[in-house]
Formats: sequence, C-alpha cells, structure tokens
Amino acid sequence: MATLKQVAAHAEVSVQTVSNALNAPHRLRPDTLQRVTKSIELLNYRPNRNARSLRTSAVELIGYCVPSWPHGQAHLVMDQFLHSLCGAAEATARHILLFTAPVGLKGMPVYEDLHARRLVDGFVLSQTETHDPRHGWLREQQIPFVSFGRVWGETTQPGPFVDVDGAVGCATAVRHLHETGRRRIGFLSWPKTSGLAEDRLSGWRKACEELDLPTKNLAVRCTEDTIEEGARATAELLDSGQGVDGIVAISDILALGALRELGARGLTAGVDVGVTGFDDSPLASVVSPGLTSIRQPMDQIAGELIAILTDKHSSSAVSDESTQQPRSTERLLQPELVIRGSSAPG
Amino acid sequence: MATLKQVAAHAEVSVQTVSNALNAPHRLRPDTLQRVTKSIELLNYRPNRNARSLRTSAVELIGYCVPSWPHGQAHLVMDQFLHSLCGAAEATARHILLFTAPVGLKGMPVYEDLHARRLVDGFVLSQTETHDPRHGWLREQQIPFVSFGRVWGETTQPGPFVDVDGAVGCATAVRHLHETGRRRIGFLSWPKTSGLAEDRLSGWRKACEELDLPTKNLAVRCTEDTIEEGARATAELLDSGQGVDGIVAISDILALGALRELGARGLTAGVDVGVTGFDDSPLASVVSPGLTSIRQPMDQIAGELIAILTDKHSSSAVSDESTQQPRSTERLLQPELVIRGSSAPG
DNA sequence: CTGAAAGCGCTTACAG
DNA sequence: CTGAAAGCGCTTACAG
Repeated sequence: MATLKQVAAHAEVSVQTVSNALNAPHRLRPDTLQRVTKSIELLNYRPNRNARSLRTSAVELIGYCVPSWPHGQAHLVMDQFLHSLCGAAEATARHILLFTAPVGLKGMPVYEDLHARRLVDGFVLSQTETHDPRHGWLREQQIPFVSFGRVWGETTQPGPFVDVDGAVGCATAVRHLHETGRRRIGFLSWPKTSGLAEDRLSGWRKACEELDLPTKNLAVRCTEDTIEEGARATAELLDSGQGVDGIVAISDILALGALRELGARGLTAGVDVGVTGFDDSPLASVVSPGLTSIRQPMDQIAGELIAILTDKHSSSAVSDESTQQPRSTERLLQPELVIRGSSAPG
Repeated sequence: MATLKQVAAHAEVSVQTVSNALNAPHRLRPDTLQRVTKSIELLNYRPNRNARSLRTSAVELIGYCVPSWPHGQAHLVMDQFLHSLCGAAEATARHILLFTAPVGLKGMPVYEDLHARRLVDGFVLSQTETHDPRHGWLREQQIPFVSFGRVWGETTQPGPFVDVDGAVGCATAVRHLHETGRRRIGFLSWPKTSGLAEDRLSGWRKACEELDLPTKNLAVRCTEDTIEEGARATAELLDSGQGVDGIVAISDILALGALRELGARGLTAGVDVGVTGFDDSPLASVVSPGLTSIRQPMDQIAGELIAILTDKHSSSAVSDESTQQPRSTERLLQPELVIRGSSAPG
C-alpha cells in the first residue's frame, strides 16, 4: 500500500505538495499537479483515512442505531431509509456506522462512548418517541445529532430535525378519496399516546371538515399495528351503519387489515370502498389490488438529515446573516400519495 | 477530551503504563493498575480510536453493502439481520459500516476503495446470487470477506460462507404438514435460475418421497415474489384436481398469496389446507391466522459470520492442527420451523 | 508555488 | 514491573 511519502518521492515533490494535490489542487501549478496526479494513479495511492482523521479529528462517520422493535414488529421501510441515508452520506464523502443500544435513556452511554472514542462525528436519530429523552441528553453533552421525526409532547424541539407532514399526507388521502366519489371516510388510528397518530388524525379530520364530510364516530383506535386489528377496526366501521365508503389507515399494515375484512365480506377494495395506507412499504405494491399509500420522500429526508448534521453553521445558535432561528435545522417535508387499485380501480 | 499523556501525568506513570493498563492489565502491579484505573475514571478517559487504528492498522469496522432490490422488493428480514450482525460485531468490539454499491462486478471498485483507504478491515456479503462474481474478485484482491449464503452454480465455493440449510428447512415443513394429516403437499417455488430455489425444492421433494407422498405436478413456479403470484400458483394447485391439502411456499410473500387464495375460496388455512412460508418475516406473525414459517437463526448466522471474518486463522489455507480443509469457514446452519395457525389451528 | 517540520494520540519493541 | 523513544500516515501553519 503506497503512502504519501512514496508518492512524493515518485513525483519528486514534497509530501505537502501531494497532500495539496488531493485536498487543494488549485494551489499547485498545472504541470506539478499533473505530475503528482500521474504518480498517484501509477502507485494506486489511496490516502489512509485513519491518519487523516487523527490529524483533523473528523472521522466522517455518522452513527445510526439499528432500531429494535419490541413485539417483533419490523420497520418495513427500513431498507429504503438506510439506502437513502447511506447514499446521502456518501454524497458528502461520509458513511454510516451502525450500532445497537438499549432503548431510551439507558442507551445514551453507548452514544456517548462512540462519540468520545471518535468512532463517529455525530448521530442520526430515528424512531423518535413522544417525550424522547435522547435528544435533550445529546444536546447537553454537546454531541452533534439530527432527528428524523419531531419529538412529540414538547413545546419546543430539543434539536434539529427533519420530519414529514403526516397531517398533510392524510388530508391528501381524504381529498383523493373524495375526488373518487367517497363521502363517508373513516380513519384507522393508533392509541392516543402517539403524537404521530394525533398529528395524522388531525389531518384527516381537517380535510373532512373542509369538504363537509362527517367525522363523528368515524375514527377508530387500533391497539396494535397488526392486520388483525386493522380488520377488526374495519369491521367496526362497516357495522356502524354509517355507510362508510372510504378508509384512511395510519399504516400499511392496518390498511392490509381493511383489505382483508373487505374481501371477507365480498366487497372489493377500490370499487365498493376506497382504502389508503401510510408509508408505501414494499407490501403496498405486492398486494392485489395494489394499496394506495402515502409515501415519505426518503431520499429527500436523508439528504436534509445529512445536510443539517454536516453543516458547520447548524450547531451555532444563530447564523451570521440573520438573527432569527436558523430555519434550515427544522425541515417539514411533504409526503406523496401513491395511487393504486385500492382507491382507484382500473 | 483527556489523552493518554494526561492520564499518565495524573497517575504519575508513563504513557506506556497507561496503555498497558488498558490493553494488557496483567503486566501491571496491582497497586499501579488501581492507581491508573482511578485516573482513567477520574479524567473520563476514552482511547482515541483513530490513533489506535493508525498504529495497529486495524479499524475494527466491517463493511456491509445495503442491498437495493430491483423491483422495489424489500428485504423483509433486513432489520433482523442487521440487528444480529451489529450485535455480533459489538460482541467482538467491532462495528458495521454501511455503504452502497452498484450490483455485481460494477460495485467492486467501491469495495476495493473502502478497504484501500482503511475504512474497513473486511466485508460481509449477502444477497448472494448464482455465479456471484464478487467473492472471487475479493479473494483475488486478498480482501477479507465472508458470505451469508453459498454461491450457487459453482463446484467449489470461492470463499468462506455461512448459510442456512434450506433443503432441510423445507423437508421439516413437509414432515410437519404430514404429521398434521396432510397427504398432498404442493410446493410454491421461484424460477429454475435460482440456486436457492432448487435447493429448497429438493428438500420438499426428498421429504415427500421419504413419506411416500406424491410430487408429480405439485411444484409450481412463480415468476416473481408477490402475493398475486402466490395466489395464482395456489389456484393452479387447487384447480389441478389432485386434492392438495398442504402447501410449502418458498417465501412468506408467496405463502401470503396462498392464504389469500384460500380465503377467496372460502377455505380456512390450517383447517382445510396447511400452509407454510419461509423466513419468518414480520408479516408471518401479523397475519391471521399466523403463518407457520421457516426461520433462519439470525443471531447464530451473524455470530458465525463475524467469527469467521475476525478469526486470524481463517485466511490461512490450512490450520495448524489438521491438514484437512478448515471446516470452520463453511458453516451450514439449521433453520427452525415456527408453527402458527396456518398449519395447526387452535 | 513549494518544502521542512511539528504534531494528531496511540502502540510496540526495546532497555533498564 | 516500568519508562524513553520511535513511528503509524496524514495535515497544517509557517518559511522561503
């Protein structure tokens, strides 16, 4: 493995010049640059990252804790998110370091240790929970981080975040169902303790009210995110005698439950009842009819996360140009409705 | 951030002694060790990983390429695998570095670059394909790696691997269905080009033959891994007039298709027809009835992968104690049948 | 525009 | 059992 020194000797320049050729090529005379570049290629030189990091004290690695779900529930869009996150990191010459940690505050020493030993420069947080204690802890330790997802239940956000506007997403789904002729649109939700659920539900309610559609008794809480619960809640809606002809589900899994219950009653999704899910998980395109679903723009989310985390100015409280809160560290992105057969046949 | 030097000054010893306290505590006198340990704690010292890696030229990082599926298909057990892999790496004080790369040979420069710049010590490969060219390429470059999954289509494996015995898994499923009274057991498969599919199919066939069950016209090929195709193939089996009462599917998705087709015909999975899937993906426990499925032992797989990759002897052709092929670099693990309602009601 | 030198924070033979 | 010194491969002021 060639070193800087060897390249320098080969090109008959100093190591400093080779380093500059790599990191500040404009400082070199064109002919020198070309000579050095040729030597680099000839010797197949690749700068040693550890030496660089030791010197600059930046490892260009971002820590991400592999989520572990309690009840064996999976993060169905996990590979989409990771792929986008890796891609965004690589676009800035960085990479993602994966690790595991206990849930909540108990896991923080792991975060702290990774940062203290300089395995990572900072963290991307996800699976944000209501009153999530991690954000505040990291901020106090002055450890750089950015969150995918707002921390619900706080009046002021404990740090920079990127999130998707779930309320807008659900409102869009309602409007789409309305446009396809639905007039009694139910909502399949989660328990009230979820800030995420309340946000999405508010979008459904608001859109219904704006369209003069009823909402009373049309929102059903599911105790867990399973097909079974989705089917049960759908049965409850269908049996309520309100003539439900549309269902906005807060997750693809619950929507799948809706599809199953419809099928069991001899009803056709997309014809008799329009159904939408949330997340556009791989399942949405694999069922039949395809499931209309609200897609989070993963590439954009990942790009914003990395941009915020790696922006030098983001850690300073106020940017030079303005005295207001630096807007760029709080990004709310718009989801996209992916329409399939469950809401629009043919 | 405290350094070795500061700890040494505080404990009134040389830096060498502090280093030894951390890496070879047995070399110190108990009282010295205690004094040094106290200083380390007091100063909250954490060794800088970059400095260590620069010196030892080992980064303790293992590269893993985030799989990207062509047709938006997801790796449903991806988070299980990653969680296990991270855990196994951490158990040996290592971590996983994630990256993206083009599929096949085109991606190899990315692997080579990560290794050359010392971002990783080696790689864990997965999503192994028939005649996968990556393994041979890495071996030629002398880049350490281990594969999750055999390379099908080769007479001799191009490198160390850990795999799960899919044939045994499917045979177990057949025997289970037989024990619950099934006598005409179909097999839902993939195209013949998949070595993985042929392996699993062979297990189904062998078990059927041993139990004197028919196999003729009972294996159906699905063109893609979707619920739709699983349903279609199931319909084909049911319509063939062979009195099919059991279905072993090569994937959970195809099994879900089977469940849907049964439901559409008013048949009850687990009662009228026993159904099994493969992978025990999160879906298996979320559908109703629960899907009986063949589970790959992820923790064990990950443990073996890391053990092989980090074993000093694994790269040498022959171990000292014996002259035969070092058995420990080719591990075939046994899957486990997770029984749920789709094959055994109540 | 180019080069000699210091130093990032460790580990590792090598003496004592 | 303990310590002084070299060196891993870079980058970065600082001179020239």
